[in-house]
Amino acid sequence: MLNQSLAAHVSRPQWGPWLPTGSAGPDFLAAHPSIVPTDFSYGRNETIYGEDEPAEYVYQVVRGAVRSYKLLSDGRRQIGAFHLPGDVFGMESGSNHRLTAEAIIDSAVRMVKRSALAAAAKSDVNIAYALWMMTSGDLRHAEDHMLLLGRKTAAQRVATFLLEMDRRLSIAGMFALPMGRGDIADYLGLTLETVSRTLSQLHGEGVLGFSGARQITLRNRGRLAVMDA
Amino acid sequence: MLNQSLAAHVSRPQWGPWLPTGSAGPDFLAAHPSIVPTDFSYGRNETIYGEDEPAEYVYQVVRGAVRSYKLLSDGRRQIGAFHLPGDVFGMESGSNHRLTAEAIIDSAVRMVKRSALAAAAKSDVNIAYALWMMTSGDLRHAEDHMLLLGRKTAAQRVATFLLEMDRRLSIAGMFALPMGRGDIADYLGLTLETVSRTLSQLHGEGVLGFSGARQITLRNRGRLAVMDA
DNA sequence: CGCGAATTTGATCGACATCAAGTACCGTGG
DNA sequence: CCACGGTACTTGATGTCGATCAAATTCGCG
Repeated sequence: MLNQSLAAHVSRPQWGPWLPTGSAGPDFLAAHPSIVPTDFSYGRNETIYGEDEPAEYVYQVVRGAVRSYKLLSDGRRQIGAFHLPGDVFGMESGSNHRLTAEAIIDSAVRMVKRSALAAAAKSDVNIAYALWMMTSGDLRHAEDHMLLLGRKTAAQRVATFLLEMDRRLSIAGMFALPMGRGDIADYLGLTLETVSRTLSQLHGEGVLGFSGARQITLRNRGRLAVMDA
Repeated sequence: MLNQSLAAHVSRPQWGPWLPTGSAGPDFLAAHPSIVPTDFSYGRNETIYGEDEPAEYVYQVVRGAVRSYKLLSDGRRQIGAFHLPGDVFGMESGSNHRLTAEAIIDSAVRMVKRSALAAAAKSDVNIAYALWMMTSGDLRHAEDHMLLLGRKTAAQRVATFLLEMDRRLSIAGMFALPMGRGDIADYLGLTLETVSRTLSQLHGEGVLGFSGARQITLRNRGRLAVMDA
């Protein structure tokens, strides 16, 4: 599993002060004896579940990348989150999914029945607490993203995105984006042209380097952090 | 407590199929014998807690209205939610608040120590589950609001806002907004002028009626619902 | 190498922001 | 009850950032 040494972030299971560390962890979805995970694979752009569908399973990304989004009736799309290896997604407290999830690239997931997790949560306070912590992590991300979508400029949005991806998937100071410009745009509430222009400008300023459109090296994180503020 | 008969919504404690109805409820913050609530009042525009402050208490609005927001360094503000009577706010899973909370008008709250709630959650699976459900309700609202902020037009944002306020605080088909145009703008990611113009246009089209700038009667909810889609 | 898709870049447009007055609302005090 | 003053709201004129429309160019896979 990737990135276990990075700072905790959205939907990566997190364990607070109350809970004995190690009682559960990255293998959260198999943390309880009654919960038996299943592995499954999805191809590029394949739908994992649709908005408003019954939430039968909860998922953890094993390999690849997933986008969760909502659509307006005319096709405008808002991606709420990208799910990367280790992240749990599709965990609803209600009976239906509230967003659509699709594999961005060929991806492998581990899934458990939501009903099994629900039953475990009912009897095991540690599981219930863990579910709360994960949902709370997702809420934190959504709160930050509301500020971005409501009030940040295009340049600030892109800077925030680059810092988020750097934190979540950089290895040896560089990272390969699994998603295209269109997905980035729909995550940031911009158009793909604006994302492309902004990245080009940052490249021109020497803030980042490209090795192909999706392989990025940040050369000036401080500059991005200042822009973002 | 107001609006108990309305459809459940954000941060109003909700009880799913697992939990015996009535084991807790609107008086959530006193649901456990070890939890002793305190009542307190705040004047108009008074700060209840600041972003990044230690989260000592969890609050429930008894009377009045509260806004929760984040700021950028240059003062741009994004209001993430309005809290109305019955709503719980300030419940963090971490140790610090992630938004600032202020009374919009003179307001009364009931508060309990977060540590007491945490302790109760640790030993009582129903409390732990209830915390998860409330956080999950907040997440649902945030997911909807990301779509609004990232992709809806100004007219759609205002329509969504009107329908939300109608659902949450209308009595006899009308409602009195506790917040001003500036707060609405910072909730919807617009300027107060755009909010005002959009409301004026809807008024001109007969979709809504005013009795003073903040007393609103919706005359065509269907039209608003269509706009919103 | 070649081809379709993804990305970049350019030109123009438009929705909403900004700047700037007016007007209405409402709590206060006479 | 009414006059007053300050704040909130509305309305108008203009500006601008990012969207849209439209080609190039590059990428990456077979």
